Amino acid sequence: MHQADSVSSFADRIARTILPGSRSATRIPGFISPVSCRLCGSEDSKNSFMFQPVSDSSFVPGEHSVLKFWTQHDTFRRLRERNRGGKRWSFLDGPITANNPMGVHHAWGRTYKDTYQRFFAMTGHDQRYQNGFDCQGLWVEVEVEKQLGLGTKTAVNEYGIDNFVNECKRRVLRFAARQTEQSQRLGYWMEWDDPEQLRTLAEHLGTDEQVTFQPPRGEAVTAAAHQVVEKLGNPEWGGSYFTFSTENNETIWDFLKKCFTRGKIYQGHDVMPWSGRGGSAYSQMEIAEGRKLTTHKSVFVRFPLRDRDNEFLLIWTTTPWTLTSNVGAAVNPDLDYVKIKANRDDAVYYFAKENLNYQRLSTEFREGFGRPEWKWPKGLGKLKTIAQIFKEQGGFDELGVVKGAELVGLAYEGPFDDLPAQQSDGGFPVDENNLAVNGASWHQVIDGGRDSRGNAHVVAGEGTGIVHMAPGCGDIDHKIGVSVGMPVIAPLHEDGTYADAFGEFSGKEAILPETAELVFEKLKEKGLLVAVETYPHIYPHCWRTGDELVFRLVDEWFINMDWRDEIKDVTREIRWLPDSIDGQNREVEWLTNMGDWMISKKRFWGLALPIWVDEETGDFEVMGSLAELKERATDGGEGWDEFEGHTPHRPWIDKVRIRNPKTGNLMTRIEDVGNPWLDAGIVPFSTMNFNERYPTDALNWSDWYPADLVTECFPGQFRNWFYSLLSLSTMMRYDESDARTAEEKRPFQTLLGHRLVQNEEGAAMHKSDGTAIWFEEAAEQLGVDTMRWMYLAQNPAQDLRFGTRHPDQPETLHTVDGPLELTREGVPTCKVTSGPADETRRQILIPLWNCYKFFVDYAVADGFVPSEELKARVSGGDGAMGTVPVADRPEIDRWVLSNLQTLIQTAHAEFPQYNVAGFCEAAAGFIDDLSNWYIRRNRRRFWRSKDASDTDKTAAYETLYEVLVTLCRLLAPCIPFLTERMYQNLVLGRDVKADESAGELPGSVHLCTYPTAEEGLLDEALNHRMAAAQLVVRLGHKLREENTLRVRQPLAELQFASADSNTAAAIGQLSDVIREELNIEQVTAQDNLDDLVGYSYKPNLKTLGPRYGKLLGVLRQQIPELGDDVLGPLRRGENVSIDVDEQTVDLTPDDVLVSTEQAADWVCTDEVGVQIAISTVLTDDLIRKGMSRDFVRHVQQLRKDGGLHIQDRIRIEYSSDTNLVQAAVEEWGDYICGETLSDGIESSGAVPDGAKSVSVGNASVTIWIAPLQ
RNA sequence: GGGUGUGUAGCUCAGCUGGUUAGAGUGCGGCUCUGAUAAAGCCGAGGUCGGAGGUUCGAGUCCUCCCACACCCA
Repeated sequence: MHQADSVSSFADRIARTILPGSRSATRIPGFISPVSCRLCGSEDSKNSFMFQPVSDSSFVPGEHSVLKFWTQHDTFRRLRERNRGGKRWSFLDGPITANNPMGVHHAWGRTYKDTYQRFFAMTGHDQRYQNGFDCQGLWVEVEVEKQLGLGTKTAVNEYGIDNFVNECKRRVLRFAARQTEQSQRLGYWMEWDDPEQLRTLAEHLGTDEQVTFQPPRGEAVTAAAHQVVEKLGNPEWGGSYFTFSTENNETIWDFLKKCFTRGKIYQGHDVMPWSGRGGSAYSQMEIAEGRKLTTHKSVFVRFPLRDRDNEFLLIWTTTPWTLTSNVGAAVNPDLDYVKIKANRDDAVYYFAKENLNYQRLSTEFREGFGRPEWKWPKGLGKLKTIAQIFKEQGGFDELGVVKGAELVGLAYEGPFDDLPAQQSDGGFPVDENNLAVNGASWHQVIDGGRDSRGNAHVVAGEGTGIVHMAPGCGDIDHKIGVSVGMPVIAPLHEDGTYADAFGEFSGKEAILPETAELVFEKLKEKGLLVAVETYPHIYPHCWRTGDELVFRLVDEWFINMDWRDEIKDVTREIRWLPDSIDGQNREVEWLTNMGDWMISKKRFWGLALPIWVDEETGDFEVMGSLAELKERATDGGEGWDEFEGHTPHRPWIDKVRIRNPKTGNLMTRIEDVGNPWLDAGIVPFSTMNFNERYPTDALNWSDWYPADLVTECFPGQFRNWFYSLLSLSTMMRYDESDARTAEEKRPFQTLLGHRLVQNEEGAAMHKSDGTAIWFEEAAEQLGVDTMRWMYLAQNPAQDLRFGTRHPDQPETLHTVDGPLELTREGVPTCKVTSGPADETRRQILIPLWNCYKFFVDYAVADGFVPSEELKARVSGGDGAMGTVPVADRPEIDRWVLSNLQTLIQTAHAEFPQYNVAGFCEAAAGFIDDLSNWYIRRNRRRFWRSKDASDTDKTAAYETLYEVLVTLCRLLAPCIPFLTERMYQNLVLGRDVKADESAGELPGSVHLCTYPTAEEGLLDEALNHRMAAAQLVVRLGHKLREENTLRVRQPLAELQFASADSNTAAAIGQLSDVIREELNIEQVTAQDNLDDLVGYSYKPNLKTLGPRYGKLLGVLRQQIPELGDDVLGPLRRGENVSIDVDEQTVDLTPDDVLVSTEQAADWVCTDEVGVQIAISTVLTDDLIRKGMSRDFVRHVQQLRKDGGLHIQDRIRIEYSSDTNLVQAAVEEWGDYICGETLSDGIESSGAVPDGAKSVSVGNASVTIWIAPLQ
């Protein structure tokens, strides 16, 4: 080794620094002896500083320590105080449903939220840090019903709505507490309420006991629990906002009042999926849960055409009970309808031609219904075609074909026109606006029409192409029916039984099979039944009772959304990220196509819609605030006193009545509760003191509106939260003059969406089958920093394949509060594995930790102490760059510092663009360069013996120190735990468990400012030079590999050339690096490598194609054949003309691509304009030198295998009958001994048992070692 | 049924306005290097670029049709 003279061997160095008694006690500037310092107990801060020794990384226990550290040192509060009054950055949290514990799918978005908040905190921004909990709505009710064993609406009423609503509040508070704790474990810094206090409030709800509550800000309050709960999150108290708060509900009232004032609120009807037993309407979400494969008796029925003798429409339905309410029949006018005559009774039928021989459900018969468990029911045969049915009944003749259009307008007789409901003018129940018609008189064929996108509603296929329409029993039927003026016949009571006007059917339950049988019986009596069959299909069921759902006409309340264009304008003022999902267009498209907003829900727990109705006239009014309600209730109304002191929820609010100024009647609140998206959509106003019901010095709305950022999981939210935010804000900011711009109405400026978390195979994770990973399972097994990096580095436009839960492998979690085998909900905690997490740890966290450990290990051994100035500087304050001026540091130091500045610039470019993934990618690259290039290449600088004048060594320490601490600050928003541990030791010399004061330096990495790039340290040219050297090294390794020249074998020479003089110079300057990395004696620059290599040429199609077109085929073949004699001038920048196919082709240097081929004794390669050649000639000198390196390597392996400590000394013996080995040992013995901490090396014939035979060069050698005492 | 998007190596994904032998990471096989590292470096195998037509000197890329999947809407 050419360096052996200037650098003492590694082993010698270690022996001297670590072995007791071998350390020099001499004080050297910048290096102190920690031992002597401990002994003297110096008060001098300079002397008392020392790094704590670093052991293994122990990420998860380390995170626990950091959590305690933050609590103990009140770090978050200090951060907020430091930034108070600074420039603002406004984040608006989308409320998380406080109904279940958090899973890893929630943690993705929360990691973004925390990371961006931390970045903007480190850049000095004042923030609100308010988390939100979504509290009201069906899902809470559902879980509470399960918990209380209440299956039906009646059961809830019996239990008591007040008790039920209190139970809902309790559940929300408990899960808010739970999610708070989980979020804290994630490192999510928010102004949290104390979880135990939330639980205490939950326990006391529904009692009159006084509870004392200490909010995050301000004085403690003592009051009844529900009076505290309704004010949670208010501007004076701080803490998370809860959408059940009175402020939130009241601000929605404000919104609805504005809608009402603009005439946008109306009552309408909707046909909803309904559970008779449950007594309530079902949402789409619930229906999706309850879909099941079932069979129904479906029926073919004939409707006699009026004024035609013995002619019928053939219709088909799977819900016979709806035939009682038939009003119309729809056809597709463009479709062909066949006309057949049945031989049995000469009846003529019309139905879609295509259906005559249509094999209904033939695919499902073979393949099932789309899920593995949905196979064709056993014992059920294939369905018959309609032709088959008629053949079985005596045969038929085809009479011809008519267009659907010819059927439109034909009148027919309904199957149940004898029922009073059919004869009721205005339909049933009577619609005052439609008194001229009744069901029996209306029956006629209509055009089924098309949906909003132009598709026909009626198609041939499963049915008959003629659709029986019962606008009181079906969603589409209702829409179409209303549009053509059909009377509506709604047969069912809330409990799913027929109303009185249905004759024999009255009181019968619609879904019972007996009811269907009764229908068939009646049809048979009337001669209308054609056929009955068993028909399998997917049908919605009540997921609670398992009963089939029916469709039922219900009254609902709507917002007319005819102001959608205003919302679209606001949408266009917002930046939607990530770009690739085109969120703005998605939202605009949704806004274009959405219908009116149905805001009512027939439930118990939720926003009390502030609509009061005069039952007699149908007049209604909307109250815009509790104050307005109080005024009206106390001025002629009633019930205020009963209500006062309660939250504006059912049942309490229902007591309040107001008087209709027009009629003098008392008006009653509608029983419905509100759509929960209203709750979440109002928060830009309700949580920020928009109505100034709290002092503005606590929170001033206009300071924080609009938010700079919202970020949520986007699938679904374009029509949920994003939609409600935009709509509510647009309306809230509307004024009569409409003077505000769309920009002034936007609730947030940027939206960052991200996709879903999936399991490792890319499948959805479900709570029901145990594949959903609870947050703490992942946190305590994978580590939170690891998870955070996974989330942050992921492309938000793609699903994150997180990992896999193994429900069959219970796992004890070691949490900050001790071992855990069950979650708080009593679910066993299970093993979680994650390839991506392992990869993140292996590639990012462990290398980072080892860089840190490397530094500290040697700094401790060497007694290196950073100066106060340097510590102040790297922690973000004023201070000097260390004792060695940067200009005096070696090029590689300046290179790593320069790269660091580039990384800082990347951070400042990416964070404000909300592209943290871009920063993570750059940071990962930097960590790799730091570990595998900077530290690896510089190890020996840290090993060198102490020497006061060794500025090169001091430069190494100071450089690595600066890089590590700066890197901590850069990464702190992303991996707050690991960076805190590193920072505490590097800057403050303390363990996170220790309790020393931080002095004047920031006491936490999170109290540091975010680094800013220093132009003076940035050297683009140097970055370029190092990149060139790395390229040559890579090419060199490639040549060695391709030619089986192992790296331990030194080679004589590498020659390089580059057309670019800068690159050539760069490589020349870094030839030492290249020599060492490639183990090559000499690196020589050349103008060209023409003597060593041959050249081959290929046409550049990109430049020649446009010029020579069809000639390209010939050029492609001929140019390589011309060779260097003809084309050589191109390499020197000259032009060449050639004749091809009797055409002259002018070639410029750009028109060809040149590559190299190798000559004898040299191997060569090239890439991006750099050529290198390596001499392959091995002299005996080189071979002996290579052998010595092999020798060292084998001895080191023996030391390791023998379990020797680094400082143990040994003696080496070997046996070989090859003279070359003897010669090599003689020549390089000192080197071998120095490298292996050996006192001697001897040849011996007495080979001990088990001695290892190894290859040294081409020779076989047996080597054994003996430790010395 | 309609809309949008996706389809490239075993897996996850890049491939800009068309250009030569289609790349990266990971996994696999091999070699090298190794006393901070759980690493690192290099080489290799692995592709009918979903299918079929078309435009072009030239198509993963542009056009048409079809297929599969995902999401949204109905």
